[in-house]
Amino acid sequence: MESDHLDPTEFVTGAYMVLQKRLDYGFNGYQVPATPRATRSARRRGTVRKRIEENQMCAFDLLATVAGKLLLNTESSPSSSNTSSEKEHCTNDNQDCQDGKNVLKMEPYDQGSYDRTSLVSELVLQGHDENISSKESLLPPNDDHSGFTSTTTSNCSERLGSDKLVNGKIKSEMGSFVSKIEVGSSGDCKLDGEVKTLVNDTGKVLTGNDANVCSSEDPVVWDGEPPALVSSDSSTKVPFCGDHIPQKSRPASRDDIKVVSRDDDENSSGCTHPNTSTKYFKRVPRIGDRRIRKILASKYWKVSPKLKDETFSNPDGDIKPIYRSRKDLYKRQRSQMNIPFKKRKLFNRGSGLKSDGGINGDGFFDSPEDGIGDGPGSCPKLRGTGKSSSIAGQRASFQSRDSHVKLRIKSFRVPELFIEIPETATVGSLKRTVMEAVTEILGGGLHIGVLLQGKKVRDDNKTLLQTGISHHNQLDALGFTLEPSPSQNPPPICPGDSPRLLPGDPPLPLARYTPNPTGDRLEISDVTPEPHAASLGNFVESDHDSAPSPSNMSANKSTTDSKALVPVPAMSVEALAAVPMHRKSKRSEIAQRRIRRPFSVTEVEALVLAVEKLGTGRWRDVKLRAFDNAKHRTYVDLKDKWKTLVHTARISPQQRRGEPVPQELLDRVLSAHAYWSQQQAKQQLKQHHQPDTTCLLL
DNA sequence: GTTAGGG
DNA sequence: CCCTAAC
Repeated sequence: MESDHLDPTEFVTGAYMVLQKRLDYGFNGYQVPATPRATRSARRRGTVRKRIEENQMCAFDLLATVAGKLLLNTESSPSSSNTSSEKEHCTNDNQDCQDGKNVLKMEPYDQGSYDRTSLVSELVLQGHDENISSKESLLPPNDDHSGFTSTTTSNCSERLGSDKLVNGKIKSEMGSFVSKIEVGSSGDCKLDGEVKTLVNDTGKVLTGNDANVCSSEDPVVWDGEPPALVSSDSSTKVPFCGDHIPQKSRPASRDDIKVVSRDDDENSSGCTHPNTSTKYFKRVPRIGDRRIRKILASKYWKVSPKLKDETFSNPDGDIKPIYRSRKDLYKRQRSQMNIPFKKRKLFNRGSGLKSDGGINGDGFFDSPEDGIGDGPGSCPKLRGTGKSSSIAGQRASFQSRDSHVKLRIKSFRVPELFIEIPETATVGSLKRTVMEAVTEILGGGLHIGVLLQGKKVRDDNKTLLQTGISHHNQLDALGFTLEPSPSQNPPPICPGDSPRLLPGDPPLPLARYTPNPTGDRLEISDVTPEPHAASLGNFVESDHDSAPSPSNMSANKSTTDSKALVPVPAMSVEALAAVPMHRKSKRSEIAQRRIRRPFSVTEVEALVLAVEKLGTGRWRDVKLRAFDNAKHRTYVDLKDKWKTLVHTARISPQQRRGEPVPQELLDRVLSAHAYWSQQQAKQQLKQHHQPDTTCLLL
């Protein structure tokens, strides 16, 4: 099942960026491919750099760049799975290493063989806001850190300092992310983040206008955290709010394109606007981040398989694990990522908090598409390039040859999101549910769609110039969208809920989150199990379909956008055809872990009472007697609770956690336990002796 | 389907 | 709480 995800043959090439999503609880075990690691490392530094030929950048490249950017933003920390080799690397390093189990190894980018699939080849430490950065910079600003600037292998030490950042960044980002999502019946969800893409030939630095960036338009949404900046500039500092990472300078090379992602730490919010919902965000992000981490790892793996090989001298070391038996993987996962694992599961349960009785969650939030206010990339802003004065904004007079296009992606539109949750669920659970849904979408395979003048740009092979995306053009018309991968994430169909689905429509990017009434399952159904080819065919045919739901249409602007979306470029199609992806998600089959519901004192009392009466071997009876109405308490739960109660009663009060249970009850527990244990022993003795005696007698 | 016990 | 063996 999940092992499918590990299939090495599942390469995604070209713009067909598949963000592998790890939905399967219980099996998070994607091995982190070498490439992913490198990528992650890069992310940590906050900058990713890619070398490409100027003006030769084709739509595909652009897509790849953007996709990479997106990933950077979402990724929070290193994936949990690591290979032994990595560990060795980190041995000396304490937390950093642990935290980022996987250390990235950066290899010099091979110019000669530029591989599109190699989304991220080099990492560059991102510049930060001088004002802010100074306080927390771990490294001397501008100092050339081999780790940061060079493409050499990074080790744990390099990451010192960046880890923190990463975490912080993620948190805030995730928070923003969540807040931004709109839940509507047919709407699209927009992932608002600003992605600045600067492609410029000068090789100069593009400053992400820090202050601007931080306080950028959507303070609330992003917390002043624009995701990324792509610039050709190599050594410039990009000031960012809350950026702790010291900037790295490196030799500027005009051919390089950098993707700089801003890292903000939790405090960064202060930089921009007070975040009222900080509290919430802080919590969620943690989980989300871990999940994403994994997801990203797999994504990268898919994206740049080649890179992987090149990067690692001993691919086997890293790769082998991938072929391990599922069992092994599973175990590894469990042991290594125990906590995250659990958390993930918990989170997936959309409605953890439904009232006891209210199991039927009839009410659900239908996610209406939200009209997306501003089209993605609607406002490409050009940051003055500090150094590259030559390029004065978009209007640079340069000819296409050396011209770079500077893009600023303010937001991505996220495919339709469906959420169903019981009315009794708490707002918190709703948030988590939405978060999960979004995460699923993001992780489940995305395509970046490019819209120009409301039209989707299909040909990935065309250069930007040919396409009309040039620095002197109106970049306002340029938009990006996140699109689910047709084959991979077949949109679940919600019976009746999604009127918008028209027959013949291609699979909508619809993810439906339905915390089951039974409450324990979150399910994203795959409607289209068909082979890739089929999906693609379908997909290709309907350009507009992948477009967000009709409801979107209502929104003037969005309408065009949606229609224009082109999920999978022709090229991608070919690639896919060549290398079909085998992954069929089976997540629907996977049950979610039930939410934890601590026993209340009242419940404990009831349990004790029942056990006192019935004994410890009749849990079903106990259940019927004392917890018949508590649907969520199974007899196994009661048995387990009794077990823990006994344990609790035996340990010192200081060691007890959770809601304190009255000592009186605990005493009763012990006595009852002792009593029934004795009874049980007697019974056994009887049984043992009786047969003997009977035998003997006979 | 229940129990019991390890995880 | 989950998972499984054993019944």
